[in-house]
Amino acid sequence: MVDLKFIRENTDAVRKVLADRQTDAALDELIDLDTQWRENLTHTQTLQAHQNQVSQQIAQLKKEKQDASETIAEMRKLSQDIKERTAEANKLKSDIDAILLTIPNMPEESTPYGTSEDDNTEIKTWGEKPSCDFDLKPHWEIAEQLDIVDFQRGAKVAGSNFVLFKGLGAKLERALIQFMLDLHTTEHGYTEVSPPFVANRPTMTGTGQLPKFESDMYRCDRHEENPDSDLFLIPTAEVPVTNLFAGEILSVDELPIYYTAYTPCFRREAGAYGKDTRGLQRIHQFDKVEMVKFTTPETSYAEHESLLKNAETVLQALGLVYRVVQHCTVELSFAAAKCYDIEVWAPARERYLEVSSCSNFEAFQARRANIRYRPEAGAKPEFVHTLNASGTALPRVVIALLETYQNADGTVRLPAVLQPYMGGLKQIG
RNA sequence: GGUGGGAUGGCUGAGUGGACGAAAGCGGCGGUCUUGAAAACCGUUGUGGCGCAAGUCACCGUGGGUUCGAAUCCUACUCCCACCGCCA
Repeated sequence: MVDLKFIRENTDAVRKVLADRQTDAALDELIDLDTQWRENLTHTQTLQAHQNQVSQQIAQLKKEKQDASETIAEMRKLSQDIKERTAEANKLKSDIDAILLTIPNMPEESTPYGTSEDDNTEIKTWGEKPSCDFDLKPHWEIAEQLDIVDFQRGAKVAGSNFVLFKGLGAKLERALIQFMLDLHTTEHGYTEVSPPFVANRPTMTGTGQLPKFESDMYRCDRHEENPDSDLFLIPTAEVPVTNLFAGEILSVDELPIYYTAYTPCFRREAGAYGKDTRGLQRIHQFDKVEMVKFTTPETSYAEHESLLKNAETVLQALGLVYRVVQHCTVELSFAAAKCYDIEVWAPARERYLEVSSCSNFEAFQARRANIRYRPEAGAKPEFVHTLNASGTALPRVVIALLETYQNADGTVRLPAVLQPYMGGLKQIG
């Protein structure tokens, strides 16, 4: 979340950000509540100071075996008054916090202004789009012909847009996961973690999925016998991994921390039906290898660049064509200050598909999850900066692989880096 | 699922109604000594809010409650540990 003090002192700037992001939050109400809260607080605390003083006097009187009943009777009324005012202050503060949680992050200054994805800035392209002397088939046809994905039966057991990987398709998923994790742990200095695939409400709030995007999440473990249970299937490993240090104060020499994790990701994709959903493009459960960094504020933007490179390396090793775009204001996700997308080229349908979102959240998530570090011994703790990037999401990489490396006879070549993970296999089919 | 024991500052751990934001030890930082280091000794060392400031308030797992006053008493919950049962 954004620092309340910052909002108080830069209200107009925040208002502009809300407009640029085409989002709404109860900013005026927030400012109003904040004023009320501070007035109430100051007054209440003056009363409390008095109460504390008199309590000392009562203790003194009792020690001297004197009668304090008169003073105590007076204090009874004050005590009640304080209780009511404190309750009011707490209510105001929790209303303030509720609004604060709905205010998106402030974009970093290089973020271009824009009103649609067309306003994203193309930063670079890599590789050459393949030319071909036969008609390219879309990935779902290739996959069904090779019998490596079963769309029908996936939908049968879980619903539409759930898929079944089968045979070499399932093995390809496993190979990609292994390849990506090995790359990040051995070449890029990440520590592999395997977190829970479900997360509780504070965890989901820490990274920014809640409270605004609850309808996009799968909720589990909630039924009549267990009404208070509050677990969600994770939409990305970012959620459990970033929250690993929630509430902790890290030492500066632990930073930066690099973690990588494979997890499945679960997304309702509410409202996305009918839009780019064919085949593997938008499915409710998909595999992803994620990278998460915890850094000092001074280094986070340099770390953001190297994080992007780490993700790019995956696609380069696989020989896939891609481009990098920087999100414009309206495309920037709720929690991000700056974000690059990596989009892989799917040649059959001639379009780019997002396979990685590479974001610097600055202190936005750290403030929500209370993740701090001590810049030096004895110094005050400060919020860390958190960053993450997919490294990468699998199904769309599979799309690109199938469409890029397809042969005229329907078989699909495997890039050299994957062959060891596929038992030496050079092609599928 | 059952029974019992816990949760206190960076860590260990004392504290069962007022002198406690909290003993002691470890660790950290500064110093004395030393060519330097270690040891020893001395000092220092939690977090957050409001306030221009002086200052003040809150925080001993979390939420309620009792009381003039709660780390301490009551209550509900969460998590951790141990043992039993069940189970991949």
